[in-house]
Amino acid sequence: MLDHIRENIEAKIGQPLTTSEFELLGALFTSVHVQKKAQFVTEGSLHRTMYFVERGATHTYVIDKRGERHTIQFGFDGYWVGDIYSMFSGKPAIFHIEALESTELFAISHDDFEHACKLIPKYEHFVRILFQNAYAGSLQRIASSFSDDAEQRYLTLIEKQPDLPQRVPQYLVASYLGIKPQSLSRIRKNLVKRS
Amino acid sequence: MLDHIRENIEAKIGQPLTTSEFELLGALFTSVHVQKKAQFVTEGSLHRTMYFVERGATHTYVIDKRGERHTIQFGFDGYWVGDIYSMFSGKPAIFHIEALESTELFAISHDDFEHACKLIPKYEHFVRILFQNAYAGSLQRIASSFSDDAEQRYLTLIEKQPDLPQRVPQYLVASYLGIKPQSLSRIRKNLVKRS
DNA sequence: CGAAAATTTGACATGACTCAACTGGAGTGG
DNA sequence: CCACTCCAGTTGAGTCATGTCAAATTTTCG
Repeated sequence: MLDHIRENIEAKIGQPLTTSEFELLGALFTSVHVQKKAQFVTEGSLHRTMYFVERGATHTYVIDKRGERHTIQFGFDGYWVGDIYSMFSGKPAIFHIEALESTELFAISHDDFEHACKLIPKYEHFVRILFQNAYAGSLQRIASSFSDDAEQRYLTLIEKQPDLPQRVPQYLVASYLGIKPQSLSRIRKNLVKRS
Repeated sequence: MLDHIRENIEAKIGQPLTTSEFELLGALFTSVHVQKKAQFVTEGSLHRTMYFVERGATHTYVIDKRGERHTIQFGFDGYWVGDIYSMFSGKPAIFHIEALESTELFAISHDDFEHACKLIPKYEHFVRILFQNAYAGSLQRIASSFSDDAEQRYLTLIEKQPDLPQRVPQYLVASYLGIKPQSLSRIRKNLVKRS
């Protein structure tokens, strides 16, 4: 069951884990099943856990003072998700995370995570690359929110993740783009008209 | 001269570097002086270097198709800056970086950086924490751009970094907030009027 | 001091939002 | 297997936050 995690790590670090490394690591993960629409991380409560998405889809979001949800990120098969702020600061979570479908996760606690980083240099190396890539990606998202209008951001998004519209409802795509569902609907209408 | 880097690393990992670790590491950095307004990273050209800001201020930005600049981040004393996309992907840089003041940097090349990560576990650990924090911060910035209007983002910014207005011109603060200088001027006028 | 740059202000434009109504498909139960 | 309901998506009309253009004013600095 943990094969995907192993592949995920080995692919990122470009070298295999030894059997003993993998066994040590594997023992730190626990399997978690989350039903569709169930929330497994809640803003405001401590949540020092990271998750590997084995199968399914997750939705990390904030709720603003008017009660609107805004998508921070999606998580699909092979993604790592969690409230990394709470995870590493030990303060309350700043995001909500819920399953968009019935989802299988592997969870690792903060302490086990740090333990693994200490004991298995390849794991810390992997985590470094993970965060490095995630950071680079989020900077690009910030850059695009500055430079591009909503239509362009939508086009860029479906170019990078063509399957996204099939996996999540349109109002969540809108929320990820930082616009309202009505606006995305109009943008799409316009694109069709002009094509 | 490298004392600040040492302190910076030791503070993040919560333990001292040994003399030999520090000497090994120190040999990989070269000192770079950049004049005010000089650009030392340019979008479109390969730039596989990371910098530690010893003294001064830097400005990482993108230029959109209309020629407008948008601030991705500032770098002050003790910050690490660079085009991490180019650094780690080996592709052309996506950002411009220039000095806002006369600035002293310490530079480390990509190869030396990876070399240091391999040889000095504490260094990889440090880098992991660096990116982990940077990533968490950028997610919060994305969240705030969704949830808050420009006035609220400005208030949050000056609360978190009260010295920012003293160190950078207002039009750059506006650009960091994702608005025009005129809009920030009006926001400030409004705040004064209401206080 | 004087030129250039930054900031402010005014009048107007616009992209995205709001509110509200309508459409259509998916599921549910009689 | 039809009627009902629910919810995502679409559409229309009016509003609002921020942008645009342009000019005036203040600050910076050689």
